[in-house]
Amino acid sequence: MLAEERQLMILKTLAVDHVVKLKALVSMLNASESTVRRDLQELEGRHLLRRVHGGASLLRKLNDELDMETKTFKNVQKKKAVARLAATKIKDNDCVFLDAGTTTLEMIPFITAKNVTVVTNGPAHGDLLVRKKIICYLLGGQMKSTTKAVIGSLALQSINLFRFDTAFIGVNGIDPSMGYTTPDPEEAALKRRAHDLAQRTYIVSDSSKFSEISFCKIFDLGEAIIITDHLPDLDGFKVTDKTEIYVADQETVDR
Amino acid sequence: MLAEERQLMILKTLAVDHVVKLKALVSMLNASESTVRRDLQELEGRHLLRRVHGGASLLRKLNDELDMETKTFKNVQKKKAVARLAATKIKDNDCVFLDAGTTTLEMIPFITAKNVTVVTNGPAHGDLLVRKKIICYLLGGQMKSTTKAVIGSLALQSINLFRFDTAFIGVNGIDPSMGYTTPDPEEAALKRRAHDLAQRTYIVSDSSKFSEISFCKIFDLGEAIIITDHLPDLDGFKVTDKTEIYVADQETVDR
DNA sequence: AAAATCAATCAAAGGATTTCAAAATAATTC
DNA sequence: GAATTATTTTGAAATCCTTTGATTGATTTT
Repeated sequence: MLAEERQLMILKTLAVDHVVKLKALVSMLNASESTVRRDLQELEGRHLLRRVHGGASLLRKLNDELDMETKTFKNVQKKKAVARLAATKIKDNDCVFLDAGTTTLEMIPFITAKNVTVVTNGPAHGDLLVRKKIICYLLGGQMKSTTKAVIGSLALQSINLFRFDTAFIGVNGIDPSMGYTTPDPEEAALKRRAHDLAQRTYIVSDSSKFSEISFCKIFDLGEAIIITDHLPDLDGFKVTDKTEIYVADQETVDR
Repeated sequence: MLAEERQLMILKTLAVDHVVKLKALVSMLNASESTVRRDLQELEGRHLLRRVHGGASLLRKLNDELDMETKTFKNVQKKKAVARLAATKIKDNDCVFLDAGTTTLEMIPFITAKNVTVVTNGPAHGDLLVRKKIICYLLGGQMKSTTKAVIGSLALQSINLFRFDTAFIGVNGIDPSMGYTTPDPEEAALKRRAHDLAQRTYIVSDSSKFSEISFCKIFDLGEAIIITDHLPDLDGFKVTDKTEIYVADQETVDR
């Protein structure tokens, strides 16, 4: 059987069942485990499915709750470690900008500083913040369906009313030559503006973003301080300028 | 069974029953207690459910918001009936303003019109709307801790950028002489502005608000159309002017 | 205080990667 | 057009990593 036939059958099976076990594919296709694995690898590379432990699953699930990001338990732990360290950078009486996104969301439970004022473009963030009795301003604008972030011209306009001691920004790619990048131009514009309005900018990001490059540039590497869970691999990632990097210790995260 | 299948089943069970016992999941999934615990742990980490002693429960924003007020079964039914009727007033291609509040929140699942654009000052509303793939603009401003509504000068300023076919507004008091009233002056100002910017204004309110008077006046009775679950008692409530009132039929609400 | 539930730990099973040699296919040469 | 060589694809084995279920002792609930 040709490789193409196999892969087509895999996709058809997935279209029907939404998930499929590796063993099932092996017996269905009369191919060796290795071959099927390689097929899955290739299809994942083409973004046609998602590999999971023991098999593969459709990217878009009927239940779209699960598909937002492939987040293993480990990843969640990492994010929490980063979030916890980032939260300690907020000092009493600070005015901070909190970018929308999961890592910045995780920061909120760890905020201990008093009399803090937060501006955010993430409605979920606002929700958590007011529960913690933290003064919170939400930016206005269009809600993006995928990331649930507020973006657009209205957001850009309303953020101008503020000045920040510190801005915490999430990104999708960190690269020495391309700087910080993210897929959506509107989001990039807002992040950039937040950075311009802040005295200090922290990039909060798990280490998987190193050497990734996304569509839109936000600003250069040296313009912000990185908070991450792991030092970047120095082979593919050469920090020539004096970019500051804080590394979170995952072991000490309890909550 | 793959981990993902298990977790999806857990979420589906929760969606139906709202709570689920650990033991029930163990026997349903044919997995060990440890495994189910780990699944719950992970799903909680991703903010997809809340773990409680003995099992897990749904973390619906709706649930949280509702239990502030008395949410007896009757009251919920009443609100849903009002919300359902109100939602039918939204027509294809409308631009509507949705006030923050529980009744307007309940409207969202009942919206069937196509190509609707919604502006709201309730972050929770925005969340639900984008899930329904409805275009949604969130007003900027300070988040009020009690009602989770966005208010203040920034909100007043950013709402001016819009014009509405229809505005749906919640109130705390409805009285023939005092008109519509609400406790917070900032919220009142925003509701008034929304009304001014709209061609038609509906007041969505359960019947308990009749003859109640709250601190701040929003506008006069005749300026809007009331949607409620029950006609006001005519002794204490004399509708002298030609105020329009729609009364919802609670019997026919199923969902 | 007793019963139930939970968190932490650990060994075993199952799954994933890597590596290497054997087939199969394609390309080249005579 | 056959023989030979190069390239790609495949399968099997060794090693590494993840997931799982059982057990323990600590917490919580009644």
